[in-house]
Amino acid sequence: MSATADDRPGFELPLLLLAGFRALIDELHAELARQGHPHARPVHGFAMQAIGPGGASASEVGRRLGVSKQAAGKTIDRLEEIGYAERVDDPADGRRKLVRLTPRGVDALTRSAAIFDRLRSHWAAALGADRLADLEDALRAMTGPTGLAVDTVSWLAT
Amino acid sequence: MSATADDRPGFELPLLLLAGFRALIDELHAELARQGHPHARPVHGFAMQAIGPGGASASEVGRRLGVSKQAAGKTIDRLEEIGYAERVDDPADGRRKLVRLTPRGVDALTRSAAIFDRLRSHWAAALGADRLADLEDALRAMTGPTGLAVDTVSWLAT
DNA sequence: GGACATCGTCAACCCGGTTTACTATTTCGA
DNA sequence: TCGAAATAGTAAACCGGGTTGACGATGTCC
Repeated sequence: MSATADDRPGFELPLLLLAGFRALIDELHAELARQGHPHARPVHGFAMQAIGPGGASASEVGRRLGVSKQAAGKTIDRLEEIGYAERVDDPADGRRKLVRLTPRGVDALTRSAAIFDRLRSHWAAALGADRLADLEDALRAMTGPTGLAVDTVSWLAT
Repeated sequence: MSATADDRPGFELPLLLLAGFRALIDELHAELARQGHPHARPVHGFAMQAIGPGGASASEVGRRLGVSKQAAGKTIDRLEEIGYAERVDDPADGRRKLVRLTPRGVDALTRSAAIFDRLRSHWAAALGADRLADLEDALRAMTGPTGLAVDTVSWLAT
């Protein structure tokens, strides 16, 4: 009964985690498209989360996402194009431009939250609420407090 | 006791799944770098898996990864540069070039498998073997047979 | 007032993906 | 048998998101 003695190959675990993530994100965006947000992309959701309800500067967004301010600026450009964010001059600091979510951006975010809640309830119905809660607890235990960080998106590309 | 009544917000689940995936992949590549493979990247591992021990054509690799043959060709270029794969003319078909893993590529792959096994055993030690097995079973149930597919890598970029 | 830090932006580049287009080769059927 | 159709590989142009380096404009602090 060595700790490594297990009939399951280790390479499946990451694939299953990724597949679970992908399944949820795919369903989110399919439903988001149905609800009038066909242009939303995963990276946009993370960026809007980083902007937050109170707005933020491009540099702050970059820091929160763990990318350069230039990269954040490009993503914000994109968000502006599809109408989810806007830039306004910061009256208190001539260097800063405050990035704010538009009502449409807020709508996408609140819909996303509702859809995620519904998807989780589907999982709870299929697996059992306690089993799903235990799955989350286990992942939280293995990933630590960084498990809920938002700066994990861009990392795959590296 | 409605199915949607749960105190946990749904948005945490995908973040935890992604964080778990990222944690495993990060540890894999840190260990791989320590073992003499500092240039390996996640996408390369998936591509080498798609090439397989027997080799494959670029088009086959593309189909297995769910990307265009051109994209597969670029990734194979990269694998060739870092010495993990090579192209040889297929004597039986003048159009095809067989992509084969080099010994170094095979070494990276076998080391990866061993590292993944070890990482899984760490998880099993921390969580309990039965709890980890149940986590995998749950994910398998929610993702279906596609849960172990390799074609999930490039999708985030979209 | 001047040195230094920060903000936003531009430019050039990398990487991995796409589509379109093309040649070379093989396969298959009339 | 021979010509049409399918397939393999490659190139070119583009996109999106990432990087670094540089820059002017503005704030901050001594």
